[in-house]
Amino acid sequence: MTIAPDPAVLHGMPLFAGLDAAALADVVRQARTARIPKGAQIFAQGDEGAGGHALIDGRVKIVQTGAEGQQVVIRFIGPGEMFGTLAMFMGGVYPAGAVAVADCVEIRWTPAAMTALMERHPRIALNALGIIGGRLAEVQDRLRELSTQRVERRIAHALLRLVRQAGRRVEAGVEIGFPLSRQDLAEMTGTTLHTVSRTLSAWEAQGLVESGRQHVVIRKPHALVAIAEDLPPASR
Amino acid sequence: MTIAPDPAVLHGMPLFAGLDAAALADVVRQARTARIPKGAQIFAQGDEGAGGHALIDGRVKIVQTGAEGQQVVIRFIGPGEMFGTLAMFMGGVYPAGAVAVADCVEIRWTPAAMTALMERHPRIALNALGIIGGRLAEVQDRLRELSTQRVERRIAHALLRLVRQAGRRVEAGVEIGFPLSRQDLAEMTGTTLHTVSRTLSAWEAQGLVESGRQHVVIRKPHALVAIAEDLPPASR
DNA sequence: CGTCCGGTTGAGATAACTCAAACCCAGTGG
DNA sequence: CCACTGGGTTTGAGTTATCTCAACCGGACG
Repeated sequence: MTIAPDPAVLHGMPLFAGLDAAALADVVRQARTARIPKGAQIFAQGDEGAGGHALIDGRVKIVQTGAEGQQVVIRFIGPGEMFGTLAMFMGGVYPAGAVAVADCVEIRWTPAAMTALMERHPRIALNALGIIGGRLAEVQDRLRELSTQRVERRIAHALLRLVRQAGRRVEAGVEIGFPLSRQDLAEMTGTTLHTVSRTLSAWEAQGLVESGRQHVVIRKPHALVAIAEDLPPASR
Repeated sequence: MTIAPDPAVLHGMPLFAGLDAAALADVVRQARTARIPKGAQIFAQGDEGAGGHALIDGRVKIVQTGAEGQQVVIRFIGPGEMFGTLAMFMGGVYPAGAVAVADCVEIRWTPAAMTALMERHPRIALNALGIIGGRLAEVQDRLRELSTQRVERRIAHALLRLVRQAGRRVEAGVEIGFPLSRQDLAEMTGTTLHTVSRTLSAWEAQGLVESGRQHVVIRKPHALVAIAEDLPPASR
């Protein structure tokens, strides 16, 4: 399903930062928006003809799948973020898949339109460079975590990253603002859902978090930071 | 030590692909080349004022260091490859350090010069986007390997990657063309030098590789592929 | 009301780590 | 020229964090 986009939605998108009104109008003219129901796949790993995507509303999970079916969650995308853009520079083939974990509204461009836009407005290419660079830096950090830290710390880091990205204040603390399963957390941290479950249970017993079915609330963020930084329990 | 660069060196560099002679001359005019002795650090993680770098000759190791001193090897850079460029889009701070693992000749640009070049020749920015995108895809692959595969497979993958990047035919098989310690291999695969040593010893006993002090020769690349792909021993 | 998906928890297995000791070779300096 | 030194490597023994296998639970949803 495709509808005409509203120019206002581009506001605050890092990808289009610094563009003047005329350029933004040009960008919008090439775009189409679409609604994606929760659970639907937006594109699959290996799909060809990759264009540009940006999320207006909802939440998208980017997943890489290996030859034997093992999955890892590369990242979650929130409103205002671009996604799938990497593929345009990788021969038009998506190196990972995208699934809506909540009802979504996305705005998309065909590969030709996106390329033309970048040529007409180099600022977009520069912005994309900055965004992709930031993601590369982030993935490199995770690579180090995964290589050198134990599971508990990695889970703590993953949760803190999610809080930064999609944290919502609630009475009990800070809540992750979208459905998140143990399996998801396991695939983000390179462990199994069993270990994640045990870890969250232990934290719950300490009053550190509150969690249920696809739902996590952090009650003591500072204590989670202490675990992530591997500070002695005394200071927790 | 800084000397005037020779325009010919830019030939075949992906970063400057598709530029005409005038543009290449412009690029060269802004550049300075430098010799770096083996073992010297080119820049440290956290250094400010990041510019652009490209390697003419030698080999550079990119290393990330965590808060507690744990190191991981992000990648090795060979002749013709750019490096350190990511930092320009990350607030000018290098997110990782670079060390010469062999005597090197590099060509470098100041941040101001590099930015100006990208503005005058958008093609450079597009090329950089492609290169950084490729590296992001590669790091994401390693993230999946690290999450889901056992060390033996990861070491096999790492060696195969190095062969592709710096393999040299020799009588006994294919040799990694630069000094590579067990520690390096461990930091590339998220394990310890002990485990790497044991693994290589086992492979050596099977006639699969030949290795010594900072030196590895793969005698049966196909067998290494079989390990990397986790094929049954029967087919090795 | 039944089914199924996501979660919890226990018990046992094991890959890989840690700790420890010794070795080998390449330079280096006397 | 040779002894010495130190970095890189090897190998053993014991420990353990985490995985695997397995059974069970409870709420959500049709």
